[in-house]
Amino acid sequence: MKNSPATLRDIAQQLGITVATVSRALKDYPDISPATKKAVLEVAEKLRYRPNPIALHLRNNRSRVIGVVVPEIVHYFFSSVISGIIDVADRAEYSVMLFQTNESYQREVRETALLLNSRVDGLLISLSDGTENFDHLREYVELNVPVVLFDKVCDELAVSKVIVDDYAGAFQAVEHLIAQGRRSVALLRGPLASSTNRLRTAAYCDALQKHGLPVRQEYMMECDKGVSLEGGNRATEQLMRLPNPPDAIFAVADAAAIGALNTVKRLGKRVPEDVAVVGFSDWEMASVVQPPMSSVYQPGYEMGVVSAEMLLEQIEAQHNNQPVQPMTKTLETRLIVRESSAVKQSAMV
Amino acid sequence: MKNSPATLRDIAQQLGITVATVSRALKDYPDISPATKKAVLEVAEKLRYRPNPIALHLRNNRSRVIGVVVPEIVHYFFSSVISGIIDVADRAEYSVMLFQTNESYQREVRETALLLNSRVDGLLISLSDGTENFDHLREYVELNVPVVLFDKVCDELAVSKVIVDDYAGAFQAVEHLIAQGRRSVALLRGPLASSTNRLRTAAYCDALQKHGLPVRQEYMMECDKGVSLEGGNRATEQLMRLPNPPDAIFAVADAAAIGALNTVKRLGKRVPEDVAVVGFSDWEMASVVQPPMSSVYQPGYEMGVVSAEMLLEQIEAQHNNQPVQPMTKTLETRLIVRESSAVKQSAMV
DNA sequence: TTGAAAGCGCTAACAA
DNA sequence: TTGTTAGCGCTTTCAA
Repeated sequence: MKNSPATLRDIAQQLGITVATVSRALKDYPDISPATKKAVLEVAEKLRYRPNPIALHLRNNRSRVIGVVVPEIVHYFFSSVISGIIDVADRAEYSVMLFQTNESYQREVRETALLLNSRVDGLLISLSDGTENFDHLREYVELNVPVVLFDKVCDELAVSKVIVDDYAGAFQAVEHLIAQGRRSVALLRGPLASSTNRLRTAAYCDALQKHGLPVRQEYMMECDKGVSLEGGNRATEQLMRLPNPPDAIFAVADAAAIGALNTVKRLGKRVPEDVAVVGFSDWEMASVVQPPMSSVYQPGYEMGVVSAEMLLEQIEAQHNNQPVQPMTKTLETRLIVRESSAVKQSAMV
Repeated sequence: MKNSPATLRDIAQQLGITVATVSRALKDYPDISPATKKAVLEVAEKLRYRPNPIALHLRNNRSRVIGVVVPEIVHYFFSSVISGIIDVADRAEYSVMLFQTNESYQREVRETALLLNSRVDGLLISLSDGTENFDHLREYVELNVPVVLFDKVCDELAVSKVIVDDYAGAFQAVEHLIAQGRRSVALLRGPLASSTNRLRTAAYCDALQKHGLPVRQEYMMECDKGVSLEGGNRATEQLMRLPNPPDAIFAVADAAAIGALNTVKRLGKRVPEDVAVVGFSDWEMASVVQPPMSSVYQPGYEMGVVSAEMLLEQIEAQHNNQPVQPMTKTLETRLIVRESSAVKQSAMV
């Protein structure tokens, strides 16, 4: 009654030969007699032999595993990214080890350390909103373990990065609102420690200024509970209580945008006649939200694919002792306008 | 210029002692002089020593990694489950290796094999819709690697299972529609190879019969492109073209339900006055869909937590040579009614 | 064509 | 209190 998987030795013993011979037979070495080879293959089959990758890793000093760390999985954008990563890894016979930080810097540190301990061949990470110290990633750099930052990145680290064009996307979104005739556009954003929030906020300000509109502090809201449905609700409630409530809201994330939309309606205003809402989103379901919500499309799956491909290349280079130089790739965003013609006309007035 | 992580030997050499001593010093063994212990700790710190888990795994014959296989990640339900799994694993210092099958039996077989090869300590899997042969999972059973099936399960395997109460949930949903006065309720489902689809379909039929309503084949649609937005759209279009179109639709998944809802509206009918729609969903955004869509709530995160806890227990038991007996846990569903009072009244007439 | 032996990094039984 | 040794499963050099 054997309960552990068969090893080379099991095969060797059955045939009265050495493990070395078995190993060679299994790997199609030239100097091996057809007879023993056949015998080995048969016994291997019978015993359901499978090479123990752990032993292999110990020898080869690589695990064929990549680590992935995201703020949260239950999020259309990140789950799309993960999906892309897994598809690429799968094709290249890599496995993916996944962690979520829940936007906690503590967990981020702990998990990157765990992954490093696990000897992953590379790391794909999107930083948590609160992360301002990067020593946990510097350890990777020092040990020459390739790292690719995606979406939420930082300038302090000389590693590869994949981002979407946050600035251009946000700029477009705000200009779109202004073109509709909106004059007081509010902003719903997250912590400015996050690169995406910084860029989108900057674009918001620049777009307003370009069109001669004032940048008003009371219109720039940091959502307290994260840029979530609830965060959007609360921030919007505050906005609407202002003496001069805005006539448009730009949210850096879809959930907050939907919250804004619901709250505006709940407070008895018409959307989008009284208040228009635009959000960042790669969420196919955005088309389902009523009234139709325009959004800046972020290609999540594509980001996963691009990031993973970049990482695997670097791992390969690294393994061949070729130098790896960090590079940054920026994916394009696209403004998706989903407003009924009636809406547009009323806005054009 | 060292680029590989420090090993026990590196420390031992620096101090002119043996690796065994170093190992013991690092593990707080009783019989070790405070002096050497201190010295070892210092050098370890200086060299940034980290135990190589691969070597540990090789010795201990366990990897502290669990494998997770889901049909798809970009899906509110499954990403919630994964999130729960990861939180539990994290607390118990386990890592999660994640694969998605994209509902392909081929990929499921390949990935479970990969995971088995990787010597995961246990497997959590939700079967793909097309899976009808279970030999790939029998291999786990034969090797005594604990397996927990969740959501999409099968009867053929004597392993633990975690499911939601599909039957009760579906029954409630259909009864809810009937109580509203609906007399011709259609069904949108996926392939019957999947356990969830079978149970929900059975409940649909039983609920109709209980209330003396006919079970009509032309109302039972199998969505072609999966139970997706598009699948729901198409199936609903066919339904609405029937000589006697239904006055209600029950969909086994949220995406299909939303598709149904959109298509009904596109065809010029009122929702829910002319056609009511109810779907299975654990999707918080369901509240956002207009007109409000009632749904059967499926606790995804909870399912992840429960499944992972069950698996970790079995791994522990297994490791202590205690017998593990398969068990099944059923999580409750809950009907969430999100219909305006106006709607209810019109339905009550 | 095959065997013997060393080594990847670590732990544990046994000796000293 | 510390060293010696063997072994986890596998590959590979050297020898036969």
